[in-house]
Amino acid sequence: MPELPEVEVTRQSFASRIVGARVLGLRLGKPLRWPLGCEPGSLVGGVVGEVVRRGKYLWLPLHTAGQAGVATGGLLMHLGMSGALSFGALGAPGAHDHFDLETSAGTLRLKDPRRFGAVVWSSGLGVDPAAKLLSRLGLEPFDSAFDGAYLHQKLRRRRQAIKLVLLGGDVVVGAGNIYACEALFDAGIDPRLRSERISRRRADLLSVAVRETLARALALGGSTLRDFHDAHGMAGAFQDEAGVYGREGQACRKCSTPIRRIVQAQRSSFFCPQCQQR
DNA sequence: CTGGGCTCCTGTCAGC
DNA sequence: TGCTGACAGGAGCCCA
Repeated sequence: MPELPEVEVTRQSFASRIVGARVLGLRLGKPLRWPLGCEPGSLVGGVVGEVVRRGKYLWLPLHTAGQAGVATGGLLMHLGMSGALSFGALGAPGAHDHFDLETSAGTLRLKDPRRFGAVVWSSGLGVDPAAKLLSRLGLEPFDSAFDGAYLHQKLRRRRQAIKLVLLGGDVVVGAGNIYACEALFDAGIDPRLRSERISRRRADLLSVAVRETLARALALGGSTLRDFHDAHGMAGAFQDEAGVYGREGQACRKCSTPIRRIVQAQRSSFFCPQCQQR
């Protein structure tokens, strides 16, 4: 489900309601991708800070008062392929609810049927497994440093197909399978094009397309393909105006050529063979 | 360092 | 109706 727009929409739907809440308890279901990395009981009494997003991760700071003053750490959360968060006065957990953070303002619950998602404790000191996950991430697409010059520079020494570099997240974060396909469509670039062959001019177009695709999806509340919703339970609407994603065989909205589907790194890529050139 | 392939897990849907 | 295979919004890890 969750690419940058869905994660950001999720964050915005509960961040202001949970900030300042006190942790009352944790409930763990089946194992997620990685172990929590701390004693669940050690988080009780912590106060939730401002939730921030980095790439497709959410960082939930927890301030715990101890003998040595206020210690700051937090939980790094990732929704994986099928995760969704809910927040509020929630009922009994269902079969796929694998993490509950019970707070004085309500319960933050991760539902994740496939369990590719994760919740990992981090001391926030930059030396633990959670910090390592963040350290490999590329620029945020809305960072002013993410422009055509930066992108061109990064792509110059990459032989990999451009679609795979976008998915990799080490150049720019946030675009997953849907938005990587859509951004390449908007920029008129074939997803199979070797990154090193992208001109400066096309890098300009692509950097703009990535940013604008994600911004438009964000404004529409993300994409709901089967069951994505934010922490209020609201669905997204971007899927209704996708140019290529999920449209194999249908007419291109620009030129009417049938949209093609190919497989790259075991994942579907959708593109218009007419509008998107190598 | 780069790139390719595999892997984790469960649910849904198309086709026979 | 039931079985089987393909496919699904991610991304770390291992190996060449």
